[in-house]
Amino acid sequence: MSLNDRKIQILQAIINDYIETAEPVGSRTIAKKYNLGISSATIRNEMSDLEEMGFIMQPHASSGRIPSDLGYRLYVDHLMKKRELNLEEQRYLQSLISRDINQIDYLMEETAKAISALTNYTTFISEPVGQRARIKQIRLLPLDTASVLLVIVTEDNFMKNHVIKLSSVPDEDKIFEISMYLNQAFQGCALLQIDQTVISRVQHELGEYKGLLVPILKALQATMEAAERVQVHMSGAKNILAFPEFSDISRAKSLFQTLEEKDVLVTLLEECKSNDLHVLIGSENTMQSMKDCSVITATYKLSDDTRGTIGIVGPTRMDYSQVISVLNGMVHNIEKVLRSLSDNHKDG
Amino acid sequence: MSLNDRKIQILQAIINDYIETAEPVGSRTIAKKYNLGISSATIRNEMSDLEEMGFIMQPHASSGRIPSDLGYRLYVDHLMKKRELNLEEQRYLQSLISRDINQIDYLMEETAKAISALTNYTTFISEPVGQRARIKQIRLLPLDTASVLLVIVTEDNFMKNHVIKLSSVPDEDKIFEISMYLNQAFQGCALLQIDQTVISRVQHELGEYKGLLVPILKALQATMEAAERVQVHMSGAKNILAFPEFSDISRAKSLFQTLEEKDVLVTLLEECKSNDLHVLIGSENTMQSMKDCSVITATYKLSDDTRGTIGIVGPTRMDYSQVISVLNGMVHNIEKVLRSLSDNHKDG
DNA sequence: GTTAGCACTCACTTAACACGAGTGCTAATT
DNA sequence: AATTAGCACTCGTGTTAAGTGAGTGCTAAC
Repeated sequence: MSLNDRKIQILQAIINDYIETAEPVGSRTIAKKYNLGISSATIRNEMSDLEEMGFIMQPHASSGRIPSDLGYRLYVDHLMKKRELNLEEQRYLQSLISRDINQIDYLMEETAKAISALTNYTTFISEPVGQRARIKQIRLLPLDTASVLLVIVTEDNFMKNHVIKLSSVPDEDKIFEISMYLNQAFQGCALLQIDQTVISRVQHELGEYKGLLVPILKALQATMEAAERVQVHMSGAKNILAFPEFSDISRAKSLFQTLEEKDVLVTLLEECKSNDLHVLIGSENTMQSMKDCSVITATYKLSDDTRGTIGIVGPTRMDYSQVISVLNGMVHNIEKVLRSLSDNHKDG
Repeated sequence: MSLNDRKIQILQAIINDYIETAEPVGSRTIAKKYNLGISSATIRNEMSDLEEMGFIMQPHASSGRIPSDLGYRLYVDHLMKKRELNLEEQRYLQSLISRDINQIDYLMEETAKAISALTNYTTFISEPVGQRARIKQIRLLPLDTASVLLVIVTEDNFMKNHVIKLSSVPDEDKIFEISMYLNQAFQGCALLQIDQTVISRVQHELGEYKGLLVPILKALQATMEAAERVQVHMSGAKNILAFPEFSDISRAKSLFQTLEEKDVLVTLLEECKSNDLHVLIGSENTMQSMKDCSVITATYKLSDDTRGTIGIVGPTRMDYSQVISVLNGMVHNIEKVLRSLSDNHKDG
């Protein structure tokens, strides 16, 4: 029994129909709707074979067939036609580029919104982060009579400010001097590298202003942690409720629960970060509550090192073709916006 | 027909029972469960009166009664006992304080999470923002050979960094000079005040480095906008699905839709900002999709001017008493954490 | 190898019916 | 005059039974 051309045509018909209608597909439907030039009885025989091979299944005896995860996998890997974006979709993407978005979190929000609006699936997206958070510059500025401003810039241009309150603020020259010293001491350091040796050296050199050291180290730590903490934005969670496969509230609820936990999303996105495009179908998901969902992720790159991921979650009966084309378009898009952003100014 | 003591007792019983069970409450239930010393028949008579007065209603003839919005209003304003936090709740709040949270957005996330976990309602919270975004300080720092760093601090200590790329970077002294000049020119300005007069003056004075001016103005604008854009965090949306009043998927969906739009939430929270505590019951909500929800908001203050709001959404059959006590506790809590945060350092 | 025909399965719908919680009214009781 | 017991009535809910239809698998004919 081999997966001949006709079987593939039938499988394709089943998948297309099921993606569209969410109803099990019967042999007669295929015979009528898709002109394969064979009768429903023949189709029935082929379907029986396809079931035996594991590509389709029956939700219950005497019902039509639905694709199995394996069926979808075959579809995604070999059968699916790559779709081009249609006009409306292109317009949508365009409108996002042309708008003057100058903050990363805002860009992320809007991107997620656009994708979920376009696909009707739930979308999440992680902000671009670099792998190594190293300190590029440290600056100390006098702010007012009781506080100085500490500015930390990491190598991937992630920035952070901290106001440090002091009982007495040194004069400007002195601050400049300390600033220079700090810069030299910490430049190129990753957080892990700031060990006791460095600290005690700084402690010694900065003995005169040791009131400064504690808040500075604290600020440094907070900055490095923040630089490494991945921000995730989600949009279109409501779409889940529109799919008949989640008309069972308890299912919908458990999926929601999972999607609401940022850690889970971060882990999921991080795992897929190495691939440009990643499709996880149904049981391929490790998360229990996502066993009947599919997840498609695409990674965008700002540089080799700095990247983020967009993910889409929907029922396994998902319009893979559309989603992938939208994701590809959006990755292109977001890379463009981010590049223009980082040319002008970069925000922490 | 007056709202005598007995009627109030009965109303209270109905509300308590309905909050707990979500089932219409009948006269026999009250007679059995609450020892009011009167028979079910008497209760029936009183209930008939209460219905005429508009405090309760029947979902359909020959069913028990449920509280009307008016009934809840009376309950919230006059009948409800202020509850104290129980041990578990106090422990929860404590654990939040004691952890070392040093970033506002993280604090917000965690706060929202804690409240939704504690109450089982959907929670959202807006970050603290000052009313007036005025510029306190502007600084320009040399960053590397092709870029300078612009630091803007607003009066409520909101900060923003911007990298400005230049074809040629002036020497340090010159940058310092420009920095000082900018500081003087823009200090105390609100965005609206930066009109053509100021710009042309700066344009004139900075003629030599006019390549700087455009990005600076752009950065200024972005900063002021960001300072005024309110960030909202939400948690526990999944809880909505647990309430029988939203077992109708389409209802749940339309509520989700509303809650997902940050603008709506921001508007809602902003409207309640002047009150310490605000309760909107059912039809008192302007938003159509929230007509059978109640919203309770509490405002926390960092200073007179800088405040944010926590909001809880649930069915009108909400445990008002619990929610209000949790909110009060949390406001206290968050104010404490924020104050300690702003003493050490403040993040944009 | 393909197809027509047919018996069979099974989810889904509808109607009928009984059940029970709850009400409103009336008459008896306190 | 207020309260309560009693009773008829309403109406949502749950159950059962029958009917419907989409779909299958098998067999025999083409």
